Amino acid sequence: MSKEDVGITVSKNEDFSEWYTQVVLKAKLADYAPVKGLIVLRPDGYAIWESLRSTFDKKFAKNGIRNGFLPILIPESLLGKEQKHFAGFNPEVFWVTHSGTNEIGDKLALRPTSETLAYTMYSKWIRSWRDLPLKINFWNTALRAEIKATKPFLRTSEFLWQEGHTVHTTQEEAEKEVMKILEIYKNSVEDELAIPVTTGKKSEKEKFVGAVYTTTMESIMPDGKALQMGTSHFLGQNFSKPFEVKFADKNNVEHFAWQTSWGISWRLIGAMIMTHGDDKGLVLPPNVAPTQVVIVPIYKNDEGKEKILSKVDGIKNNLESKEIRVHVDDRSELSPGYKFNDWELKGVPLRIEIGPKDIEKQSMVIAKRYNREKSTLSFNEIEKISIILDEIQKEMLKNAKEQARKNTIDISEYTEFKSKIEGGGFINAPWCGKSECEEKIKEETGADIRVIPFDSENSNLKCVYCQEQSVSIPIFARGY
RNA sequence: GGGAUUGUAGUCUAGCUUGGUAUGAUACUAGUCUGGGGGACUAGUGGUCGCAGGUUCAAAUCCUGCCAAUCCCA
Repeated sequence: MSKEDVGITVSKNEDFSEWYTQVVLKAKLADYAPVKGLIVLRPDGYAIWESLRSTFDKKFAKNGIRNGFLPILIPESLLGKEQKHFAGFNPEVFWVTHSGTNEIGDKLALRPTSETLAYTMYSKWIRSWRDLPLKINFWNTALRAEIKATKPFLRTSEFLWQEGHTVHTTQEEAEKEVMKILEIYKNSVEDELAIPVTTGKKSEKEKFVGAVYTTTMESIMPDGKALQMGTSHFLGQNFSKPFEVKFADKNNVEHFAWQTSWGISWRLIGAMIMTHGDDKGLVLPPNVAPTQVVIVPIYKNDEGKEKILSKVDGIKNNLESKEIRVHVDDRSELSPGYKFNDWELKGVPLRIEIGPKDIEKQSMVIAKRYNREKSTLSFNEIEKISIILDEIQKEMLKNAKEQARKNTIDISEYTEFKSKIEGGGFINAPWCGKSECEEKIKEETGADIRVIPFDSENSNLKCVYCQEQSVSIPIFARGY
């Protein structure tokens, strides 16, 4: 194996798909499991998920949402209670048909999503308006058999996610909750993962099966394809009726409740890899990086080593006292150059190099991962590290926004639409609101309506497909 | 859903056409020297050739089925 083969061997620009797979595997985020479509998360990958999870948990808690846990098996009779919902998921459900050697009469689904199970429970728990709102979030996995080619984090047959399920007394309150969650999602993804998102509604065709409407956040990836980053659904009474989620109001009149459900998954990790990674490997935003700062000590002999390591130890303790996640790479068998490349592959946001020259000058070399810039920082400026990490976080979002902006264009003419879609990206194009046009466009170009952004109503233009009066300007794109 | 390609040690790989018990590199272990961008030398360790059948005196190699992965197109 040559020197070049140790790291990422293809360029992000030239072979995006292969590049992505290599980054996931070589940065040791995940590996393939022995069953088609399943992956194993390794500690560096899981740590990112844990970081996201803790961010969301804090924000959910502030919004009065608590965590619960649901079982993985759902009887077919339950799953089938809401017909449209069932029809939408049935093709990709894994079924448990046996317990030991005995056949199970009412076969059991490995949950593709838990609305039916959660609401069966909710109907038992809710009696009065005093029981509402009921807001529970569940961190678990969902299973959906993927027939299409799978890709780590982006399309797998089992994925980590959270699904939140809330119940309200009024439509207004439920709809407000839908928006509140979407806002939490957007802020978290932008602040933590440094990925800009566009929020809005899904079209009728693309909405969650069983929902009244679906709100979504969408991002554009560097290869020009769109990725759905999270959804928040207004379920109306579509589930409360078949599942009899009812409450008695203050006048003791019984009503069906109003519900929402919402989720994000480890797809967000995939989005982060694609958005920020480069030809050297992964690039992690400081806020979610399991290791934010790696220190590489450099020394020539044992007595130099003692001196350097004691200095390094002091710096490490200093940074740790400021809640910075630091790792000292004291592996003696590897050269500094090897370590530099290794940590760049793993995406650690900031590297500190400390060697004899630095001790002499009372300073250290710091190298930023996202732009690979090196500079020096004197020992007495150590408190600046937190500021630098914050700046990196902000710069990464800024760069990602710029990248997204470059990948977005306005088009009103169909011929141009068809030619531009080949290059990928978000296309803002006026639309009449009819599903036929949406379907035709999908058929002819492969692009669908990713999101109808909030405030994109517009009746002054002509539908890009049928030339009738427009109702909005949705974002069209080919998606993952 | 359609097409193309692939599976040999942790990783990459030679061998397959023409069957005879697997090549090299890297990684790993030990030691010495080294150390500011993927170090050097020496000596070692590591293999159900993806899985299951079949053909054969003999299968990594030929045949059948299965499993898994990658890429491209819808």
